[in-house]
Amino acid sequence: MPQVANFNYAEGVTSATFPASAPTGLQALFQKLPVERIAAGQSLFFEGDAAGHLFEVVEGSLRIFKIISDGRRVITGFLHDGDIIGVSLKSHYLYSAEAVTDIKVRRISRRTFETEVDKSPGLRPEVFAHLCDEMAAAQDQMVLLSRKNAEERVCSFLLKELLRDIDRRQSDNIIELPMTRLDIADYLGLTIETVSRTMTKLANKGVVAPAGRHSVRIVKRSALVLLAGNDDEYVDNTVEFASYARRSHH
Amino acid sequence: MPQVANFNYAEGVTSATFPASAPTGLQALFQKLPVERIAAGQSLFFEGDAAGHLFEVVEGSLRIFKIISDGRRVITGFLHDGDIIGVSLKSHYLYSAEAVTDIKVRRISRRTFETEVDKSPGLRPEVFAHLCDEMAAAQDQMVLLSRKNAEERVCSFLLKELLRDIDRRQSDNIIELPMTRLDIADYLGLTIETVSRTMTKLANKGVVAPAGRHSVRIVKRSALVLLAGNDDEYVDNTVEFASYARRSHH
DNA sequence: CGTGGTTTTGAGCACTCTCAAATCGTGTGG
DNA sequence: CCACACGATTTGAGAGTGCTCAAAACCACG
Repeated sequence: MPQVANFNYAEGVTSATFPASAPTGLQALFQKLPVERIAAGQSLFFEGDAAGHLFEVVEGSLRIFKIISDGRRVITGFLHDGDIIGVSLKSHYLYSAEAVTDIKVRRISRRTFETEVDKSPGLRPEVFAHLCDEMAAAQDQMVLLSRKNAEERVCSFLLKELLRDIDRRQSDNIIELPMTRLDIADYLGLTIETVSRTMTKLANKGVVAPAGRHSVRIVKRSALVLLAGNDDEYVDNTVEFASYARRSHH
Repeated sequence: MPQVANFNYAEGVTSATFPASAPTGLQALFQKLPVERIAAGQSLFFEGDAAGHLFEVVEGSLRIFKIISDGRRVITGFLHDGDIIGVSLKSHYLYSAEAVTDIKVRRISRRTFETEVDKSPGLRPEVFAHLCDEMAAAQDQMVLLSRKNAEERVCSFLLKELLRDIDRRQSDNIIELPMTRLDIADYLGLTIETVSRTMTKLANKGVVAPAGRHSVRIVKRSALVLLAGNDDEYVDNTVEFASYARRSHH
């Protein structure tokens, strides 16, 4: 069944997955706005702040996260170029946002955004689709956090990044991971040590190959798919790639 | 489960029996539609099905969930009377839905829903707000699953149910938990044994008191709040309710 | 009262975490 | 250009929380 749910991925509007190729109508709203530069480590906004703006990531990556008692951090997502931040907000930001790398963003005020969307009814379905995709991504993440072991989490993560690159037609099987191990750990609900050990294990198995500190080469994509344990389908070893191809082509 | 079925409300007069907050404009869309009864354990729809309908829960509780490989189940939410299912869907259901108790629901077709929303622009902000609230809930759940220990998870869950009752002005400090331990476990990312042990521990601490198999009396709400470890703020024991009111506030 | 399902309790184990140290990389200054 | 220094990552050893497997207790139902 999830193969159907995953058509959403294919449609490419997951918060984490905007095809760079086809800017959406939403992105057009930002087109004329000035680009701002923000240095790695700097914050765009904090959880609980009045949600004044939406942002479009023009270049670079950033993380969105929440902090709970005694400083535990939960990264609820990474955003990359082409992504839009802040659609699913009402009055206040639900999370903080920080630049992972030096980034460039454009910002639009919430008010402007709303009036623009009201003006062009064609945008409304797009806003709606965006919200649904965010929701689908959140649900997938809940599944990951709730029931997957360390290996499945890491594989799911790598696979997600890989598919993102494929959507953007940059699939040389090398994925860039600009974030630190700590970021990945806080995203996957693990510790840095466990992430590290799991990566090592995957490398030993020949599933991936180290390619510098911030990138990884995917050697056996099919193994990655299996290990990600994504869904229910009885996946014959020889077919699971087809299953993924189907997703990303639709 | 029969505690709900036994109430025997006259058909069609139901709206009077559901207090709580004023019915939203969204709920008004369902007002004239017939009530359907569904027995405990029956499915409303399955993950991956074409998303033909939205549902309003008139009475009873249900669970929404996803299944992954080797049968692991993740319950992503419980829904109770007054709740609406299916707003955040595009073409296909993201999850399956099953009745926990005997339930009554009303259904509206996706198409009708969309045209109605288009007709009454006043509804649009409501749909948007609904989506944002769903998103906020999903994020909270990610935090729970990612970084909370068993005790914090169970306390968070109890607290959530309690606050729901308070919102509906039924706060006698006894919360109904119509779902099974297995449901709770699959919602909290734990096993039934761990849920059970944690409940026992909370009872031993005097935080809660057993009150039949499907309900619990909250004895020390303030302790529950502390143990839920929800956020960063240092919450004074006397203020925690205010803190929660603020948070669930739209 | 039995019967079947659910929940609780118990004992042992495994996966991941914690704490600690070694190694690697990257940027800096001499 | 090299050496150094600091942070990030990896590796190691041991501990702990929650899981698994098993059995007892509980409860609703006939």
